[in-house]
Amino acid sequence: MPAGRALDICLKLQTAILEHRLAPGVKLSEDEVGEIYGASRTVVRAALQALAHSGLVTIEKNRGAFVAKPTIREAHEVFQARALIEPAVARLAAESITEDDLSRLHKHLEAEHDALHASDMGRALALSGSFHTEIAEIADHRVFSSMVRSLISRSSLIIALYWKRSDTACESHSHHALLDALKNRDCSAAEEIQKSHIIDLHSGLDLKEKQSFKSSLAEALA
Amino acid sequence: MPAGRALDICLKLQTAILEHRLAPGVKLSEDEVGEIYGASRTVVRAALQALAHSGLVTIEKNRGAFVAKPTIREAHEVFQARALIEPAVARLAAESITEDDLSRLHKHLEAEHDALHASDMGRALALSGSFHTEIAEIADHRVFSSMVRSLISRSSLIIALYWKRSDTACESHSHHALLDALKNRDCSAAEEIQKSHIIDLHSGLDLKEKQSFKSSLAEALA
DNA sequence: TAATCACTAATCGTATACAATATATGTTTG
DNA sequence: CAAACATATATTGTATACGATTAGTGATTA
Repeated sequence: MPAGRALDICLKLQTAILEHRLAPGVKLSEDEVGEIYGASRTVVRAALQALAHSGLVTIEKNRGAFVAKPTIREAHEVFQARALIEPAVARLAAESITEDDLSRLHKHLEAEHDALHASDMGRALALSGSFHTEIAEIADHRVFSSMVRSLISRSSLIIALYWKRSDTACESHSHHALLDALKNRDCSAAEEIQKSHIIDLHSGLDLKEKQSFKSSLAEALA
Repeated sequence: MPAGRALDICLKLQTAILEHRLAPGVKLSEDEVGEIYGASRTVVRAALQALAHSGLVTIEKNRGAFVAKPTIREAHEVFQARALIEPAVARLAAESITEDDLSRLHKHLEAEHDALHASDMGRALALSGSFHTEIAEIADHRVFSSMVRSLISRSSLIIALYWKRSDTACESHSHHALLDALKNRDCSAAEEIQKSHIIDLHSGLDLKEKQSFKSSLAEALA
């Protein structure tokens, strides 16, 4: 959404975060980022503020920008929101999907498969997320689309922090099942599949409250 | 969401827009805004970009910032999204509302009433909108809260452009009905009331496609 | 006369410089 | 020796200055 140059930096930082190459909590110094991309602090600041607005980055006054570190509570909230919105979006997509869209989704799943077999987990995860945003694009609903984009981005951070399953959630059968439903223009099936897919993802997180790092450290040294 | 000083400007511009003192399409020059609030362009830019992100302002490259002018399509989308999200939020609110919240909502409705009788339509409309955001706050769900805030803001612009009913939608019975449902902790009633309220608002808009200004002007001169 | 071109004014995009604030280190003092 | 303080460094917040783009105006020409 920002201007040309800031958008580039925005996108590069975003994909770096979405591919889990930038861990939650990492500091994003303005000077450092600026030097890396050959830009001035002015444009870097715009990019960081944009990312802050989409929830990928938190900015603390007089302290700087950091890759966001969603709390357990926020994790619940994000997946609650996804469970409400994405099924509705999947239904809309099923109503208006074209052959072109279908083949694009098919190729997308192949790319996801390839990344998995190349053991490029970062890319696989990012693709797994962007599958959901593609559904939203197909639904052709800008408002829902931007909501889903934001939720998916934050989900990536949540997964980086709280994912517990070993099967890395990838190569999920759900995406294929959803694609089938869309092929058949079966609105209700698409909605239902997406809903249980999201609930399944939510249940794949380890969201039990743990003692904070500080106290556990103090305990460890006692 | 931005820093301290930019946030002030943000809020002031926002309430000005929400009270319909700034019409859709009005230009927001950086120099001008900066001079009004005694701030530098740097901070004004940050404020404008934040508003752009929340959809109240559009920024055109090398042309500047303008109060957003939602299209008919966006109007439909915003109210579709509200019809999905706000009923769910109302249900959440009914589940966790406190006596304190109830009295605050009561006072809110009184203020709305007062503004109406003082013929302060701008303020009345803004209050009518913030009633919805208060519900979201009560639901105590940050993710839904920020979504609702953004949707309500844009709704204000949509109403400025497309509202057709003469009764100005104010003093709506629905808000009182919702408050009653919340008083009784009746989740299903709250959800249902909110849903029909939003559908009602949507139907109060005049969203028929009209010929563009240009062609109608050309026709007028022919 | 109508259209095109050049020029001027105004506004935005970006870089840089300075001021304010936080963090870390080293010193002092009870 | 511990704790509080003071100083130094580094990073962000803000202002200002310069370059680039656009819009508007008036002159020129077919």
